Amino acid sequence: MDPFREMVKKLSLDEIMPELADQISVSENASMQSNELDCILGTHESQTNEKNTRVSQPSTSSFELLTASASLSTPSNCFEQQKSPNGPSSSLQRPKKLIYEYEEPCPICGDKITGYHYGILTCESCKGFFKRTVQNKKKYQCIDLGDCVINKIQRKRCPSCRYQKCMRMGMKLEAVREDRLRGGRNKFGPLYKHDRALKMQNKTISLHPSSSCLLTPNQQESTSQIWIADSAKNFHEVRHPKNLNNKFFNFRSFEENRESMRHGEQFYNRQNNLDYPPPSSSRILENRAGPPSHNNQPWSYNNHSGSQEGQNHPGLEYITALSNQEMLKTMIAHWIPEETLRKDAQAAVKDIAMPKSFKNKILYTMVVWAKESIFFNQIQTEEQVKIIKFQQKTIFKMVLLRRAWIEIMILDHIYRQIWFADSHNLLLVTGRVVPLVELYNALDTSGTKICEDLCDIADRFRELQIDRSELMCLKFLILFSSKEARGNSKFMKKVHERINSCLLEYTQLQYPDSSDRYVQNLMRLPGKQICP
DNA sequence: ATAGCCTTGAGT
DNA sequence: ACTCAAGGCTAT
Ligand SMILES: [Zn+2]
Ligand SMILES: [Zn+2]
Repeated sequence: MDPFREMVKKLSLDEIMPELADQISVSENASMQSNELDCILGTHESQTNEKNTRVSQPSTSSFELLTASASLSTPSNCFEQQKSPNGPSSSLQRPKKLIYEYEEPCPICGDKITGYHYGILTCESCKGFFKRTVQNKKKYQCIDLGDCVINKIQRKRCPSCRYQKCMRMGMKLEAVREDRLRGGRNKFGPLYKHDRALKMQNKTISLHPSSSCLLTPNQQESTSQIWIADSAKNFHEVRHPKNLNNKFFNFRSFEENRESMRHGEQFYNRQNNLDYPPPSSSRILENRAGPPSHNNQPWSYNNHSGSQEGQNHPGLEYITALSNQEMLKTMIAHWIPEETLRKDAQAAVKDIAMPKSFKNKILYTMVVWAKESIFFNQIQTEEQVKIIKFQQKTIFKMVLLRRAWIEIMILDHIYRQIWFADSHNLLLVTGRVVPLVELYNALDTSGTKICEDLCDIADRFRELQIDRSELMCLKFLILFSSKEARGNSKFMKKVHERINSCLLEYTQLQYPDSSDRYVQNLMRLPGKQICP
């Protein structure tokens, strides 16, 4: 039984599975409820939090923490006083009235806000841009990946991405008048008033240090964007005046790309023991051999969540983490090409029952990771977000993940062994540390063989001491290296290019002494599928 | 095509 | 009468 199929079944998505399983290319005739799909791979971030609980996930807080801290780092300057309303009457009476102009930057481009325009506070240029676009029904096409940086300097460069950002930030099409009537008020008047009141309240509250700051809806939506844009601005303009990646990335810096790819990493790593455990963990494993303690990086590992049911048998647990026929086949075909597939190995693993809850958990976290990843959200994201297109896109995502999850899991396994285990012990995805000897005793010969093979693979990476950023890049490379992904036009090629450049630049920056580290990384990946 | 400035006019 | 967001105009 295919775990992926079970996963989907559990989420009551059976009706789409026939297409999912058979579809080599992106499905052409999709007809199902898109809201169901949303709960796994939806593009609407807002829905994930509530629906995730269906798969019994205790903590979804990492993203919230991210956005929360990001919002605190937004520029909170006070009382800048400039710009008098240019009436002839406002000469010098009423210094009180002009105290606060809009202090925040335009959420689209960062320019100075001139008031509410089409639903939100924007600058004058974005107002005009939105008006022109909607009035003239313009259709843009991004020449890159659809995630161009929009700021004051480059907002002219990609109208497509600018318009998308306008919509993302909440500009309203209905506020552009069909009849071009001038003046007067529209139905958004009350909204503006309410928002203004909210902002005012915030301001007065934030003057008192004790009280917490409420965010207006507009700010909440935009925090992550601002956060990304801010870091990008700093890195790009201060550290990378002439960035190598310009021609690939449309003036995205490496750091920015990496930050983009990191979406979803926190949750995923934590759930799969690729990261330090949550602070709430009470279960600490004492008897494990000392992990490589990196003072500069928070990777020290402590065991947690070993309380899953039905996992007291080390062999079973090991197989749980790495088992089923498909995985075996993939592993042997891609990672150990010189080996021939052993039928008895397949059979041995096949008969072992897997604790379903645990298997689902792995898949679930991986789905979340993929869903949050930046590239997935850009697949075929063009102007017309037709429902059919959306469904195709969603199916395509799942096809990609279906092809790649086994290898990604193997890579994660390898990473765990490198950093959190030694040559005599294995760290399983459950967080349990098992001595190899014990494992070999619990497994039959074929299982032992598999285990040994995996250890050999891990050793290849161990020499490199591959770090977490590299791991992330490699996982993305695998994810987008399947036959299906490669076949999907130049877009996928660009994604591939971007990931490669990201890895290259990272290795050069982080390991300037080993000039071929980039190649060393790629060489350790399985098969010819990765390299172009 | 862009963006700064100008003109309108319903709601208050 | 005043406000201020909507559309219009026009140099770049
Ligand atoms: Zn703007
Ligand atoms: Zn673009």
